[in-house]
Amino acid sequence: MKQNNTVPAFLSKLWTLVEDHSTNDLICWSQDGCSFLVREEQKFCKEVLPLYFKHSNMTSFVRQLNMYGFHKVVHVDTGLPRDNCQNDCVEFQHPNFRRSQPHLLSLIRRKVSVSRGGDDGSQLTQVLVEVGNMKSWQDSSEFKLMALCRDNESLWTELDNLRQKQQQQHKVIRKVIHFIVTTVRSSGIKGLKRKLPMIDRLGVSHSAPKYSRTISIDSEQNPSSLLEIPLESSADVYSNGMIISDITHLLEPQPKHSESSKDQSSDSLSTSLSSLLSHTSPAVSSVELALSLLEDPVSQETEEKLPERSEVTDPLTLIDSSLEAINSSRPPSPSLDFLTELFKPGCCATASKDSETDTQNRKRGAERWASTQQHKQTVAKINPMLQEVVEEEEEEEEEEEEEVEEDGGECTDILPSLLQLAQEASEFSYNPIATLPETAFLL
Amino acid sequence: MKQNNTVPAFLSKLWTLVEDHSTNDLICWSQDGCSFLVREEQKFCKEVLPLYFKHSNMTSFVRQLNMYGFHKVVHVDTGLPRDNCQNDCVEFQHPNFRRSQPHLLSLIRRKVSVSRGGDDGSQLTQVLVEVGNMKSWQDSSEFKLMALCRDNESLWTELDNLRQKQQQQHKVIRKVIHFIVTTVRSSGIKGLKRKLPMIDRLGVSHSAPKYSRTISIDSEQNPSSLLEIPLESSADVYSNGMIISDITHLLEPQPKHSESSKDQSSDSLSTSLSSLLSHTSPAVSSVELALSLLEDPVSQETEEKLPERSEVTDPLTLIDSSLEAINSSRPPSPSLDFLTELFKPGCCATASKDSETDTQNRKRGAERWASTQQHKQTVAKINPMLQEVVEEEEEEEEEEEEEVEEDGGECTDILPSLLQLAQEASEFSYNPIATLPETAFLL
Amino acid sequence: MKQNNTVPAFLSKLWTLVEDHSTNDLICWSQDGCSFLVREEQKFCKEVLPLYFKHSNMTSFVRQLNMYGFHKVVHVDTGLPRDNCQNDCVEFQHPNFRRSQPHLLSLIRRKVSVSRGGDDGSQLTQVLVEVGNMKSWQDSSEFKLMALCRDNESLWTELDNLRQKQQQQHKVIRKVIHFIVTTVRSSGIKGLKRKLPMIDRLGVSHSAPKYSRTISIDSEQNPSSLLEIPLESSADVYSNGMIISDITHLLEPQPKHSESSKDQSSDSLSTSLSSLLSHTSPAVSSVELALSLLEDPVSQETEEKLPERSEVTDPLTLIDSSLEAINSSRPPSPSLDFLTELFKPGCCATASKDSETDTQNRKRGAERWASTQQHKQTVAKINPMLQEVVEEEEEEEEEEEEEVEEDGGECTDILPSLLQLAQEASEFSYNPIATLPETAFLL
DNA sequence: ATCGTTCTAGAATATTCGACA
DNA sequence: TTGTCGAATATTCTAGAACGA
Repeated sequence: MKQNNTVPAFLSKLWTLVEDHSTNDLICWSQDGCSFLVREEQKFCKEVLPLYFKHSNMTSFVRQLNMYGFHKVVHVDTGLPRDNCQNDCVEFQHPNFRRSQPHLLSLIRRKVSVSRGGDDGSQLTQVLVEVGNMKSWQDSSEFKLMALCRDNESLWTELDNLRQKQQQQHKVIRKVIHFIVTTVRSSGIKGLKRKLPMIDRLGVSHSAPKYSRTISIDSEQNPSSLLEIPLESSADVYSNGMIISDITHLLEPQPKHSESSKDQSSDSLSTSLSSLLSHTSPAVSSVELALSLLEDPVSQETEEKLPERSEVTDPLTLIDSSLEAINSSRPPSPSLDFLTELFKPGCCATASKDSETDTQNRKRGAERWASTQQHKQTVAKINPMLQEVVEEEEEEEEEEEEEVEEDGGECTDILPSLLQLAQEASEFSYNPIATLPETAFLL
Repeated sequence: MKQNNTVPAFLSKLWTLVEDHSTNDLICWSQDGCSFLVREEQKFCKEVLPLYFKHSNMTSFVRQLNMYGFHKVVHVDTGLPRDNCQNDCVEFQHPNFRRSQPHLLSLIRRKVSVSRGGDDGSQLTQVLVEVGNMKSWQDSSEFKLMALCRDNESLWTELDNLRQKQQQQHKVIRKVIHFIVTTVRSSGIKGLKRKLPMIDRLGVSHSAPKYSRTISIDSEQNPSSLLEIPLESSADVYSNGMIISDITHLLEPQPKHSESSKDQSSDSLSTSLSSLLSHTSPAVSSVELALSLLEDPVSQETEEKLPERSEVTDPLTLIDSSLEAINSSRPPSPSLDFLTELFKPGCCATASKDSETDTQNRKRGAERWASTQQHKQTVAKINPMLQEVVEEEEEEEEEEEEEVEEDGGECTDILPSLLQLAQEASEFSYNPIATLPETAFLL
Repeated sequence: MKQNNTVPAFLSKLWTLVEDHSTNDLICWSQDGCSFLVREEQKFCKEVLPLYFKHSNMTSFVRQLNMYGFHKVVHVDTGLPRDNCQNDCVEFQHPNFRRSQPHLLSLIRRKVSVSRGGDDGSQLTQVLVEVGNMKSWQDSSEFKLMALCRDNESLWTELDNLRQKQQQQHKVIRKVIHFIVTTVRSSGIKGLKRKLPMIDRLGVSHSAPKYSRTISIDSEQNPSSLLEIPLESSADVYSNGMIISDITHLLEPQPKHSESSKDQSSDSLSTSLSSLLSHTSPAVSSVELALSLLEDPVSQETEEKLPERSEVTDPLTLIDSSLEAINSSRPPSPSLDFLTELFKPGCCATASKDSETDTQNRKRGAERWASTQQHKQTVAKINPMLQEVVEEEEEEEEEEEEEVEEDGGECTDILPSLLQLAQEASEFSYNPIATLPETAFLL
């Protein structure tokens, strides 16, 4: 309305002044073009200002700058001895005063004195102004909070999408492995009789005709053997209890202490591998090595007992069962003690608020925890059904094994590797249920 | 509202002072980085303080520290003889003054004495105090909001990284399956003639020599049969349009209703499996069971028509096509337009700044959206080419199939499983496009 | 009471200053002794002021004068051209600041801001109500913020879980591929003699008995051949340094510049595939097509040298090594610089805030980056050990190859494809370590 | 009426001194 | 004795206000 399209004279003059290359030694753009510098204030006042204004006072120039919302850029060395470079150099800035962007000048508004009502106590007016400012800030924050909540909800959605896709992949991989197991088991009978035994050299089944027996023996002899780890890991499925804490401290690298522990576990891994390599026959094949590499340091730390039946458990059972084993739900915020102080002084909020917030948080955490538990129960409700199916299949597998062995026992030497491969596929699992953000209710 | 996130000069200088390695012998961080030490007080006052402040008095320095809430750290050996290490060593600490965490500086507030006014309305003083407290709280909240926004942006980045890697895996799995298909198809001709028929026991091709016919018959008889589902899902590829909404409601478990539906789907799955098991021949192998498990409840909901040619469609075609089909890229923050206004009042400041901020926000969003769109176009530009190649290959596959059948029909019994395996691999896809957070503009 | 009998320092200094005859050319009494004059303002500020005060600014000096009730004496020729005597001459006056009458100095009182003081009741109640409302709003927001923080922490946890599972999958896939390599290599000797050579039609080993040699020849002849790309990519493993920047620009679709390059690479891919298809025999199998599809445009951009030994490198080595190669750690939010302005001035703030905030943000990012780097170092510390093991295995692989070749050279034609398959599996990798949210400290 | 110039004042931080527990 | 704080002054940047064009 009032400001149609004319840029105030001061701004026009200022722009010309700063742009003028002939006075770049006295006033010029800063390096990034977001502010301008005045060097040699005295000379500038006497020589440049009169060319554009009716005065030669820096104070008047600055007053206008402030009137239009410019701000002085303070340097770190403010107030220091005179001999530094900041000597006689002032810098002013305005967000809409940029080099090469004169079109922004029309956005710069001159301030007008509101001349507050002045009727009542100035103090009260002041308070009212501040309260008004804070209210608008509240609106802004409210909006930002909402945006954040929506964003988090999207994040949860995306995360769940990824999870679902990963689970699809999991299934496909499982099928691939199972297909390989079955195919090789079948084809090997005819074509791999004399070749395959050469592959197995890790001591698993050199001469033993039945791999299952070999594995069990091995695990008994060496509780920490590489072959046993996957089985131990899969055994977690039989303990339906919460193993979250175990998982978290295993998975989450602690900022300070876990570094060493992680290295240790890695060291132990490499050590055992090295020792294995050193005392095995020189003709050890790469297959077993690769498979043994699959043993996960994480799984190594689990101390669960190995069920007897797992030695002949179908790989699918292991995979499915581990679905529940590794669950990502984590007790919220364990080591954030000192951080709570941020809210405390924080500033100053009233004591009542603190305690109240605290109580609410705890309540909140409890709810989340409860929902996680429900989540887990749901998983437990689905898994048994799958397991039933798998167990039936399992029996069939055994039947098939018998058939195979009847057909030709020597070809089973490849099966240990294959079964182990499948077992190790069970080391990764999913959280099939989408956890929705706890901030959804804020929307 | 002041709300300027400027860190007072004293804090900036103090941080610089402590960080400066050249003065580490006089002032430096403590070992844990939670406080700072001043050794040789005299030398520090005379040599260091004047470099940053307009005085060289320790008391003034300490006064400022106290003014900003710093506290002296008292040592156990305080008051002991001069010859210990604490000799001339003072230590100050503030919870938000930590090494490597300069962002916390903005949370340090200078104390303001509200004592002026003396005896006037006690309520007014109270109000002033409370307003001051709220302002500090606002600063703190503002800071936290910013941190959350940055955090969300990092989350989006990480999520996208995971997505990209998963896509890589997807490709590799695809290749593996395809390789298996081709290899078995080829090798089976020679080596698996008499063995493979024993594997197939799901009733698919007990006596039928050509799997393709068996499958087509099955799907005709039962449109919702398990075998057909993957094909239906893959049919999405022929509709290149955006099916985001369809996908989302399929993939995203609804917070309330999906629990039951999920259970139902699981139930139906297990039920159909059980029925399958019950009426099939007892010699059904685990291979078909595993493959049938691959059918996804999600895909079951798609109602697309099954193309006639899909029964012999190359798996790669399905996989590739679905890559583009399910695209979760979300139009970034569609409702952010009116939101930008929130920043306007944001702070209450002059109108000029607000408009500028608004402009920047829109600009930001536009750029973001543009890059996303470009990205999408790139993807769309790549996929068709792949598809062409794949289609050529597809034809060859058919030729090869004929060859195989001519060579020896009995060995093709394994192909149905393999093809299905590949088809089911196409059931999962990716969001190759990175969705950026809608809260980015809050930064 | 409080002001017992001491004259403020400013008045004392001012008196001394004016009286001092050595500075009479810059500051002196007026002719009638009722005011004082400052000539050559610039020189006065630089040479005299610092001798008495902690600054050298005329504005500060004037501010003090005004604070003590001094007033500027305006001259009749104010605003006239520069050539009159008033040039650079300012005059101030105070009724109690007279030459030869220092005893009057104690009568000069410094002004104190008495702005606040008016107390009333009507509006005060309103203010109190509003303040109370805002406090409750603060509680609400505080709670929401906390919830968001917890939510983000959960998101990070879930993200890390997904990451870990993906890594598990990666390992499993690796094993599957390796198993296929080994199995086919072994079984092919017996069962695939006459069939497999038909599969290979990509020109890799039509008549060459040893695949390794064939590959090396091929890569030499055509540096950008499809077969060579994975090897180049895998070469990254030998440079244990940081290649994040290389990787990120490869994996992350750049919004602007990389679009074209990506398209180009894709074009070249489809082009080479098409040319391959056009000039190869019509009986080209789908195996090579699938495998060649695996070559990733991303990997094509790497310009690393191909180590000599990589032509026979074991696929596991390549896969393991790439675990570290492609790492998602990205320098956080590179282009968010200008966004920080949104919060900054919010309006109204000082210009200094801008630069400071900017600095803080960058520093902040640096911290996060630093932690990521530490993270990376941990990974780098673990990988070499794995590599050692793999290298040993590698040698064995070669031995085995020799055996195989001795056994039957013609069946090795499938190995190039398999090896390539494994190599391409190395194209995806993980961030095995969980990155924790930067908002954790808010909890 | 808005803008420009000038003088003065406000507001926040900075420095110094002294009191208090 | 000492760590902290109140209070007064000092410095700096910005704003109010009067007046003229």
